[in-house]
Amino acid sequence: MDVARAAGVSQATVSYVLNDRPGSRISEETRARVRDAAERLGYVPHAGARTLRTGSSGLVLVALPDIPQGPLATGLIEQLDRELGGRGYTMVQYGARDVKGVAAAKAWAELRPAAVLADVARLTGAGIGVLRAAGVKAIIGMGSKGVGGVPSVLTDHEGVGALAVRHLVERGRPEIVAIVPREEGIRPMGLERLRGARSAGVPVRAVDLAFDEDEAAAFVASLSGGEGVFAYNDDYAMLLLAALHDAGLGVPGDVAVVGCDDLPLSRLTRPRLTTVRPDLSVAPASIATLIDRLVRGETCGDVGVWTLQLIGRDST
Amino acid sequence: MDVARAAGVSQATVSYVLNDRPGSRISEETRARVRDAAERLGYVPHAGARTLRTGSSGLVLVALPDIPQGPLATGLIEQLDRELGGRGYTMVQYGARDVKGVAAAKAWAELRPAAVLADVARLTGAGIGVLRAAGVKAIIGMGSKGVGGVPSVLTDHEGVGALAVRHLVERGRPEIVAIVPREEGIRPMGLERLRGARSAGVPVRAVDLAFDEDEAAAFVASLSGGEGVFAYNDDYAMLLLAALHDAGLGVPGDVAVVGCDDLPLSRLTRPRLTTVRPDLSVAPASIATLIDRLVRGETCGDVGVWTLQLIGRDST
DNA sequence: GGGGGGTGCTTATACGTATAAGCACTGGAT
DNA sequence: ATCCAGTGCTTATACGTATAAGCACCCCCC
Repeated sequence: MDVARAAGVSQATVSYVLNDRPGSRISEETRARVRDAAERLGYVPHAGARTLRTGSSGLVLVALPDIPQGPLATGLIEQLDRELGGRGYTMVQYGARDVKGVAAAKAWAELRPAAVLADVARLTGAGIGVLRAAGVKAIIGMGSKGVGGVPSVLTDHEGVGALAVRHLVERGRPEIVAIVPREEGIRPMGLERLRGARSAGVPVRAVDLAFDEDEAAAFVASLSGGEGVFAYNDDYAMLLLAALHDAGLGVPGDVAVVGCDDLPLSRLTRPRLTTVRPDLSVAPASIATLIDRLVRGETCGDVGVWTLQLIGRDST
Repeated sequence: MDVARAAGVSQATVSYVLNDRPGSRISEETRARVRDAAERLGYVPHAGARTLRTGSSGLVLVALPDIPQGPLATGLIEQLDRELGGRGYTMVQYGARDVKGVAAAKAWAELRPAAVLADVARLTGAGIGVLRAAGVKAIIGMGSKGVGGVPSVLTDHEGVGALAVRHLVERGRPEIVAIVPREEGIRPMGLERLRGARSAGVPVRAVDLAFDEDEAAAFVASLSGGEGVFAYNDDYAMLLLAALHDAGLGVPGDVAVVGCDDLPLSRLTRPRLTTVRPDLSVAPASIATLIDRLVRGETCGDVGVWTLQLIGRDST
């Protein structure tokens, strides 16, 4: 290769120097010459060739779930990127959101990543087999329940519902309504949150709702007053607040509303929105550690992605 | 390789069959045997090895700008992914958001992508040189102004300001205030939008603002009434609507407000928010075409990423 | 029956890398 | 003088792929 030629040494020497492999006996003078040549020529290692030779890459492939990402998920991914970078990995996000199962696994496997972090909805048993066969060391699911045979990063949606409902009951609202969004991608999480809401020990009326002002108005018209509504998340909560305002119902006087996510915008509603805040601050480090362990061949169990906290504001 | 062994043919035959290279003379019977073996063994090609051999990959690397991504940008990336997938490319998003210039270029170049689509803030002349030297065929900037020597995808921030201010003037607000956000990542765009606002021919007062309720309250207290405020985007517009509400000022009676982005949530404010909607619907296809052309060695000019439309609602 | 032109494959090679193995010195210790 | 143990390198190889080049066979034509 040309760095070798420029430095007047063999290609092997270049490799020893640039990776400064412990135990290799290259004089400091030669090292300097090699490093200088590499710098001058703008040498960049070829990740593919390295992967081919060593049989493993430092690539971590993150296959996002196919729902619109809010600031929470975006921040998590960003911090995870930092954590992985600090451990010598290269994180990359892979889209192709409508592909799943074996087809998705094959696409991911082509890049021969060291790790794949994928939405459980896109990971099937056969897909995991494909990844394993391609030498992917760490396969990790992301979702509310694990997928067979691989460790998962678990999102506790039931806890959201339970916490919200407990709060509403504490605030004197024995009559609970839980919104279940009708949108394709998030509906399963809505059902999990509903299950959690129902685990709190009080009867919960479930209401399907699209993110639509007319539907929200119709729902609001069905309220008799006095209910506590768990709105799935802050977006739906803001939809409801608008509909309640239009209907002339007072919040929290007539109806109490609690959301989830603690979006920056949710502080701007009048009344200010009570919400369940998922704390994702430890997740990046724990996911990165999980990946690192699996790549090193250790076995690991599931990790939780968040802890939940109720932020009481003016809507309950 | 083992597919070859399983099918009882040479590795070259496998390659000819699986890529069905035109002009290769392999019997249909052998082809079937090879394909069957590949299927049975769950064969997945090794992208790195292919890149090594052919000297070019089908990888398109997208290096996101380091600002929190809203639904607009997310949707654009998602659609671009689809477009590129349809043309045989593999799109991947690369984070490491705090790195720029040569360091970033080296990190990107390791993957030997066919194309790099990067925020202009992270592309420097030296960085472009590194990418070129590593054989990246298509280097494309993203931002409000081009970067030397490479085609760019241009976001017309000045147009946003100009359109918003023209609308405010039409609605009878000769006294204009433009908010310039103080947040690190978006401030440059705020300044561009301000410049556009000032190009409309009326005097514009610029106000620096952090995304903070107290600052917003202080700003609102400084208003004399009658102003038209261009709030940079819908988030800031919602911040202002809350502050105006708290101060007892009527919208649009006392103050008119216009945002930008047409966020789903911006329809839920009362009054409903007037906003500038960037139409990104043609961008994915045109960016994909641009990439494809550059990879094929053609030369191309800049493309615009959006057209702007004013959505008049109740806040102006 | 000998040549010519398909047809259906195989053999060989290079891409850039990491690393095992080897090789030429040098400087003691025997 | 001989051997041994470093020291500082080089040579050779394999990873999985694409593809040029070659080779054996068959069929047809003169």
